Order: sequence, then structure tokens, then C-alpha cells
Amino acid sequence: MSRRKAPKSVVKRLPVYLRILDNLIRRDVEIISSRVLSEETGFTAEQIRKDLAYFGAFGTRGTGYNTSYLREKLLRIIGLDKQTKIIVVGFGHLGKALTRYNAGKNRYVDIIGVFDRKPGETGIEGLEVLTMDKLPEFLQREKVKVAMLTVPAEAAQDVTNLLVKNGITAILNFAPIKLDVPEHVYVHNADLTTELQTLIYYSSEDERHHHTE
Amino acid sequence: MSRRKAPKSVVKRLPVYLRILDNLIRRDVEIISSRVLSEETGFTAEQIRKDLAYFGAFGTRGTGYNTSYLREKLLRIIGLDKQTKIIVVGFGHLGKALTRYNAGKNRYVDIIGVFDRKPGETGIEGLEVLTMDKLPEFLQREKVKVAMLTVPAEAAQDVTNLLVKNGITAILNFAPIKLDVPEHVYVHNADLTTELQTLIYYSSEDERHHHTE
DNA sequence: CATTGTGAACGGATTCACAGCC
DNA sequence: GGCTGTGAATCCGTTCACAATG
Repeated sequence: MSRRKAPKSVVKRLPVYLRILDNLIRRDVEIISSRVLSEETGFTAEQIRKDLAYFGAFGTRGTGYNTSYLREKLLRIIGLDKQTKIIVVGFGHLGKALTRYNAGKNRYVDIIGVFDRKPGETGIEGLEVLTMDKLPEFLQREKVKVAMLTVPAEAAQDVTNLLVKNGITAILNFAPIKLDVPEHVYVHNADLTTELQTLIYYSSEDERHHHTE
Repeated sequence: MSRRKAPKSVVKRLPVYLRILDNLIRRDVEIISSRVLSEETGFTAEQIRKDLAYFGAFGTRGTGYNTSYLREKLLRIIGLDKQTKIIVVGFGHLGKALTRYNAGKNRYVDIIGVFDRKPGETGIEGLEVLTMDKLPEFLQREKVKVAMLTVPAEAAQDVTNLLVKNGITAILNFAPIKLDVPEHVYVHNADLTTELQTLIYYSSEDERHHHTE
């Protein structure tokens, strides 16, 4: 089904298409053109067609894309056709927020464990908060591949080593630190401080331009 | 000071450099080469030099960059040399997490207001949670430019319109929806669901390749 | 002589333009 | 006729290679 390996830039947009399709299907829209998808996503229509064409010819010339069909294809491409088991490590405010949000609204993933250094935290949605010593056995038993990491920066590398040693291959890292991981492990940094600072750059961009020629 | 306008790709990396410099200065390191910065950030040394050179010649040939001097320059370039006022709209779990984190650890920004649709929420760090009807007057009085938006997707566009109407020019959007904003407003999407799904793509990439030639 | 700063070469991603098809 | 799928052209960002210099 999939050709070569898809460029990062394409992969980043796939979940956006999926989200739009979910909305369209909820509104009983059955056919969608790349032009309309373009309006909904903000990407150009050509780009959308190219992105989808990477994985196959899913549309009908002269008509557009069947929303349900395309959704099925995307689910399969992204790997969401079967539920993905996920753990959250670090049960501070951010960890809680992520757990609650994904346990509730995100139908495609399944948070099966939350961990924190200190015991006694009360869980969410029937999930017990386990202490870190339970982690290795848990990961190996459940064969979890994906982790959201919300521990403090000081602890992040040590925890990461533990995760990787026990089979994790993808980490959504919220700690403001570059994680060292082996080749086969994929890390996506979601450092909110950094993103906020980038935003501030743009918030004062106009002023800056007045100062200079 | 600034030349043309800096590419997005460059701006995205500036806060990372700043973070590293803060750490180095804390450890009393006074000089740093692009090579060492490269190890700390994961970007190539050439890229780092190019990035910095966009804004001026801050280094010393044969020696490297003075950490404190470079930090000052970066603060000014990003716009963090003066405290930036920020509001948080939507005081659910994510809103709370962001407020607490940035009120505590992020020395460069100043959260001066948090808002929520429903009244009676207890604030954080001396911040009262205000209801949405207080928002217009507050924004105009305080001249806030930057907002973090953590309201539900259904409310996000309406709230955005209100923010923009009252002077906000940069929005960190956590709602899984494309916000329509005027030209001069900068939106950065931090849709955690989307990012998690991208991660899942990579977590099962190996498997996928086994299925296909 | 180590390291910055930068033009030139390269490569990847986006846009253009249109052929192919329903 | 309208919309997809795609080679060609273009744009943009990264890497290379080296000249400039403290």
C-alpha cells in the first residue's frame, strides 16, 4: 500500500485531513473535493492531492473524494485502524490534562497506564496511577510502543532511557530538553515554552520592522 | 538590527538556542562554539551559524560566541527583553497546566489574566479567573497582544473573533480547528491530538514496511 | 589555527500547468 | 466540464566548502 517512505511534511498533515473528514462524515457529507478540503485545512488543493497521491489514487476524477473511503484509507496509513496503546509518564497538571483529554475525546488511542514518581495520586477514568518501579514489567506485558512524557526536565533523560529499554519506540516529549535516543526511536518535541516564545516573536514583528529599514 | 524578515524555520529554533544559553550561563560557561551548540541542540553547526548570522555577526572567529552577549541579542530578537503580557482563555485542565507552568518556570512571560466561560473557578498564583464578559475591557486596558487558547473546539472561533477584535495579534491555539483570522494575526496551532497521531504513524512505521516491498 | 560567516551546490517540498479520466 | 493525478518548474531551506579573521 505505502510507497517509499513518506516525507515528514506529508505525515504531519495526514491527521489534519482525518480530523476534517470526521467532521464532514458527522455532517453526512459524502463527497469532498480537494478545493473544499483546501478551504477547511488552509493547505493548497494541489498539496492535498499530492499528499494523498503519495499513498494511492483515492479520488474520482471529475467528482472528488468519498469521505468515508478516504477516512478508512487514512486511518490505515497513519496506523489508527487498530487502537494504539499509550502511556502517560508524569502525572502533574499537564499529564492530567493529556490523560483526560485523550481518554475522553480521542477515539483512536487508548491510554492504558499513567505513571508518576510519587505514589498516592488519584487517577482518572478508572486508571490507577502507578509508581515508576511498576513501569518495566507493565511495558513488557502490554507491549506499549508510545509514551507521552511530561516529567520535569531534570528527570526526562533518565525516564526516557527506562522507556526505551522497555520497548517504547515513539515519545511525545513535553520536557524542554533534547532527548538522546537510539536511531529507531522517534521523538516529537512539544515544548510549549519554546512555542510560546516563537509566538512572541511574531506578536512584536510589526514593531521590529518600524525600527529598521 | 534585523534584516529582511527571518524565515519561519529560523525563528522556530531561536528559543531553543536561548534555552541552551540559559543553561550554559547557569553553569558559568562563558564561551560556546557552534559545534558544541550543535551537540546540545541537535541542529548542525552550519545551520546554527547561518541562523545567527541572519540577525548579525555575534561571534568571534577562532573563538566562538560569548554566551551572555548572545543571550542578550536573542532576547532582543525574539522580543523577550521586555516582559510580554499574556492571557489564558479556557481554564480547564490544559489551561491550568499552562498557567501554572508559565507563571512558575517561564521567567520571560507574564500571565496577567485567565478567563473562563463559567465563573467560580479558583485561580492560581494570585490570579483570579474572570468570566468572558470582562475580556474586552481587560484586553484594551492592559494592551495584551498574546493569548493561549484552550477552549473547546466549538467555542474556539467565536472566542478568537472576540480576542482579535480587542487587540490580540498572536494566538497559541490548542483547539483542534483551523482558526480564521485577519492577515495581521499570527496563529500557531498546538493541536496535541494531531501531534499524537503523527507520532503513532512513526511508531508503526517498521511494521508497515514489512507488509510492502 | 580554530572557528565564524557566507556564496555556491544541493535537495526537498510546494506550486504550476496540464494530461487523464469520470 | 470538473476534478484528480502528476511531470516540470520553482522556491526555500540545508549542507558544503572555503575565505575571512581574531
